[in-house]
Amino acid sequence: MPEGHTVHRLAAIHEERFAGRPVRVSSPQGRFAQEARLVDGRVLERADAYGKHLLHFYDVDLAVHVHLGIYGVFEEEKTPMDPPRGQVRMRMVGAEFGTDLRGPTRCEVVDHAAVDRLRARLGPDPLRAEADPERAWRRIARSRAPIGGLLMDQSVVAGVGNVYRAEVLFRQGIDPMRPGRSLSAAEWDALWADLVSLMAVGVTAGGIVVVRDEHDHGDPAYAKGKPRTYVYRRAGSPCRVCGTTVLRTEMQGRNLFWCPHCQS
DNA sequence: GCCTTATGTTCAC
DNA sequence: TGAACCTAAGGCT
Repeated sequence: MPEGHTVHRLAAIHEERFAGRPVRVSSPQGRFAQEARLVDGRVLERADAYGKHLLHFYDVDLAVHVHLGIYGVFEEEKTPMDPPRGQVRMRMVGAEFGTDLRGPTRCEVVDHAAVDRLRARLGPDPLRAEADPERAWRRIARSRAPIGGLLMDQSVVAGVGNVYRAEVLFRQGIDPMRPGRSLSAAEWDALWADLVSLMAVGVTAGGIVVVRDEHDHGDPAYAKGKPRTYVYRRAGSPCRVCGTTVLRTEMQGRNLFWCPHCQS
């Protein structure tokens, strides 16, 4: 379930469980075996996340860079760990905990210069304290591209994926097709502030939760507190706020969901 | 069991 | 624009 919140959550867990002590790093599957040797047995100094990119910094000029892509998943486990099941790209084992990485789009050892280059091509990340939303606004304010596409562009905003894209635009009542430059500064400020709070909830909750209480219309399923969305993957169903049928289209190869009444 | 889908990115054409 | 990557879950039979 990898949007930015997932990766930031992982970084926090890995930092807490592994930082400050040596870890064993291996590749049961083999595809990461050569690179794993470069950091195996070294001290993991810290773990951090930039957008959807996870970094494990070691006590040398090296870091493990992981991008989960659409399938990737970490499985956290107490030691002693069970034998690897299936295709485990990277196994990292510390004193009390270990973790298995499966199906990432990227898992590589890089130096700090490469980390700097990575950061340089990412827009502000709503989950990072030092993020500067003005940097994203400068891109958006002069772009003819639809805001629905701009939000998914990691060089504009880092960490937003298909769910947060759809949900934040719904919550802000913004038509995904509107050109970036048609947004007002006030609309952008509100959108950014909403991303910051929504994604922070995602990190603590361990999942995407965006439905606001004032839109609870007494649906028992909602009362149970199940994680749910307003429009994502709800095409053909009535909008939770106005009842209009939620629509779906494709934008840049990804499914886009929106309510034509609330977002016009 | 088989088929579809997926919260993502990169590369080839 | 489309394929490839590569894994898991859910719906269907």
